[in-house]
Amino acid sequence: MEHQDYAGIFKALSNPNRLEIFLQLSRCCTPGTVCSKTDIDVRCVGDLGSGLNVAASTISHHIKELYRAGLINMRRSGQNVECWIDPETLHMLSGFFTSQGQEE
Amino acid sequence: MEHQDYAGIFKALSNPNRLEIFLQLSRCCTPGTVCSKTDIDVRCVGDLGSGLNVAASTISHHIKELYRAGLINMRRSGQNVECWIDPETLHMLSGFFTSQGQEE
DNA sequence: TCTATTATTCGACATATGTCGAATAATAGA
DNA sequence: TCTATTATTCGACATATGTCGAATAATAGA
Repeated sequence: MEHQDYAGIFKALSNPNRLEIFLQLSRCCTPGTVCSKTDIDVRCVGDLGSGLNVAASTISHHIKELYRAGLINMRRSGQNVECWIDPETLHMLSGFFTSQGQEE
Repeated sequence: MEHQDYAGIFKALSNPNRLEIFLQLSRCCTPGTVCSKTDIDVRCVGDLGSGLNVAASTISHHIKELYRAGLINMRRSGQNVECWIDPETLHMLSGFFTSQGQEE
C-alpha cells in the first residue's frame, strides 16, 4: 500500500460484477483468511463466477483488476488460485470515508 | 438514499477529477453545510474547477454525476450553484467498509 | 507421458466514458 | 431591457471498459 490510488480502488469497485466478487470474498471468510475449500469451498474463477453470468475469462480479468487495485490478494494452490481480501486496504478504505466525515 | 447503488457510487468516485471535486467539497466545510462564499468562497463550476485543468462544461458534467450518485447535493443561488456533500451517503459509505471488516 | 481440470492470455468488438467548444439558459444589476 | 457572469446542454470524438470465445498455460493424478 504505497501510494494509495483511491480513484483506482473505486474504479475497481465500480463494476457490479467486480463489486459482487469483492463482496463474496468479504463474506466467505474473515479478511486476511484465505478463501478456499477449507472453509466454504470458494476458489477463484470457478466458484466466484458461479453466481454471476459471465465467462471464466471475464472473471479472471475482474479478479486481476481487484488485485491490481490492491483490494485482494491471490495465490496459486494446485490447480486453483485462491483469493482473499486484503485487510490493510479494507482498513484504509474504512478510514477514508470516516475521516472525510469530520472535516479532515 | 433508497436503494443504495454502491457500484454507482464507486463509479462516480472512480474518475480522478471527480474524486478531487468530492474531496474539495468534503474539505471546504463540514458535510451538511453548504459550501459557498460565506465560508471559503467555494461555488460549483467556477471554484471547484479552478484547480483542475478541465473545461467548465466538464466540471458541470462531473458535478451532475456526483449528484446522481447521491454523493452531493446542489442548489441554485443566484448566478451560482452551490454544492455540498450529502452527509447521509457519506455516513453510509463509512459504514459499508467498516462492516465488511468484521465478516458481516 | 497422457488426460482432465482449473485458470489465464489474447484478439475482437460493442458500448461507456471523459473531454472539448459552441450554443443556450439563468440570473443580477445597471 | 441590455450586459455581464455563471452554469448547463448538446453534439462530436478519441479512448477506456466489459465481455466473449478460442487458444494456451499450469497443475494433479493416473
